Amino acid sequence: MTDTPKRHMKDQIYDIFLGRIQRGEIGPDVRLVDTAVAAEFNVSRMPVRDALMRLTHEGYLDSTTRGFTLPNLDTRQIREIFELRRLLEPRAAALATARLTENDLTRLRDAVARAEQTLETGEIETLFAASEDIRRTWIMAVPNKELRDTILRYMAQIQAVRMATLRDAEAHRTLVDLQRRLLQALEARDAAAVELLLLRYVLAGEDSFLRLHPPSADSDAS
Amino acid sequence: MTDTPKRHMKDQIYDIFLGRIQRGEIGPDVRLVDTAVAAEFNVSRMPVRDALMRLTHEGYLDSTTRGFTLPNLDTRQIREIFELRRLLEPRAAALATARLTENDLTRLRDAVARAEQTLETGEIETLFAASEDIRRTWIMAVPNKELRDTILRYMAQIQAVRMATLRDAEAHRTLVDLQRRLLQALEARDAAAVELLLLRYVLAGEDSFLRLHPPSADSDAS
DNA sequence: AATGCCTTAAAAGTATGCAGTTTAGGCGGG
DNA sequence: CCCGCCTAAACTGCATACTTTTAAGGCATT
Repeated sequence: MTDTPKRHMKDQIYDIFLGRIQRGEIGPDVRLVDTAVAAEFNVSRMPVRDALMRLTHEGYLDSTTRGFTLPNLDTRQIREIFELRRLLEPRAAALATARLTENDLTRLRDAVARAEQTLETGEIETLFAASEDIRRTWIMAVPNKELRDTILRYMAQIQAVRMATLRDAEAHRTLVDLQRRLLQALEARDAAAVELLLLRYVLAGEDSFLRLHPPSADSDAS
Repeated sequence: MTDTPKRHMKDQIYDIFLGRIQRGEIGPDVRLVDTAVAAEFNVSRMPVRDALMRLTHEGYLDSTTRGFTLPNLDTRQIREIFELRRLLEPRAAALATARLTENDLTRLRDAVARAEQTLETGEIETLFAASEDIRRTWIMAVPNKELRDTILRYMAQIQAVRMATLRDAEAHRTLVDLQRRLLQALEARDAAAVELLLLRYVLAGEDSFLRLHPPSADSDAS
């Protein structure tokens, strides 16, 4: 456990915690403290600090004076990020359409199947995982690295939105349906349809989020 | 000079160098070394390292084994960023249209006037400064903070593009013309026109860049 | 019993030193 | 004269120690 066989510790630690955050393994009330993490990895505070501060600057963590925690996204931020998603993701998915390997498609079929099953079982955790899987698969196929990185940057926000919306039965059905149709469009390599469906997907998420968190009156001030 | 009256040194140093970079004061062959910078500010290497590494992770600097330098953007990256700009900036400018203060408009009029004069004087430096001024003014008026920050993140890259394109006489004329029309649309608070003009502006920059740096054959591989 | 000050301890920021790594440039051999 | 090796310097990564900041809780005062 002490030695992961790669390059610099700070990068390893960065990767490890980025993964934990993106997989939702970090609990909203966990307080990451550099000394504690340093002990876990048998290194000094410095590489841990580097990693956690990097994650902080990238928006994955908040740096309080009492440790690092998940950022408490206020609804204003979440709504602003929806705007970004509307602008970027349809085009990104369209660009990815031609790049998906057969392997990717298999993974997508599997994930969509799992998502569909949750319509009956109601297992939200499984739905989370499947949605995450679908998302990661097409994003990783986006050929434009700058675009891909920009989208990945607000991955954490997506988690928060999922938490807030997927428990809603109606949203659940809508999103799974869109996932199925997205898969079909991707299989058909129909980039135009993919672009439209991604837009619908983002809009559906936004709608359902706004239904649950109606914008307060003052909230569109800068 | 030793004490700038704010909070943590690392943040001060970050701000200072971000400013220097964004104002183009860093020269492409300058090598920033933490020990040297630390000496300049009479602090230890650590806050300097924090600041420079942060700038590196944000894409403003490259961390070589021989100090930090400006990133050598390859044309692939620049072309990828044009895609982002096409997606984000038209909408962002449209959102900013309603938010511009009279003060902002005055600044824009002034900057556009300066840019127009360069058509006769040919002073490229002045054109750079004016373009930068125009750009910063509308971007700062974008109400969506997430969108604004995303755009600001590739500000450094814009510098590189300007360097590569604005010396071209034809691009020069085209862009100044678009700046003038953009100003008119902003004064008229015509968000739709602004959106379209921004798209044209980005496309014009992209065209002129691609004319000077034609994409190599293998270049759209991931 | 409520309120505000003060102490204290936790955690981040900073300093310094050492070790590992990469590169430039000299030096010797071809 | 050129090429490759080898060494010294330059620079970063990591460790340890010290300092500063601030949240939290106790204590005193009203």
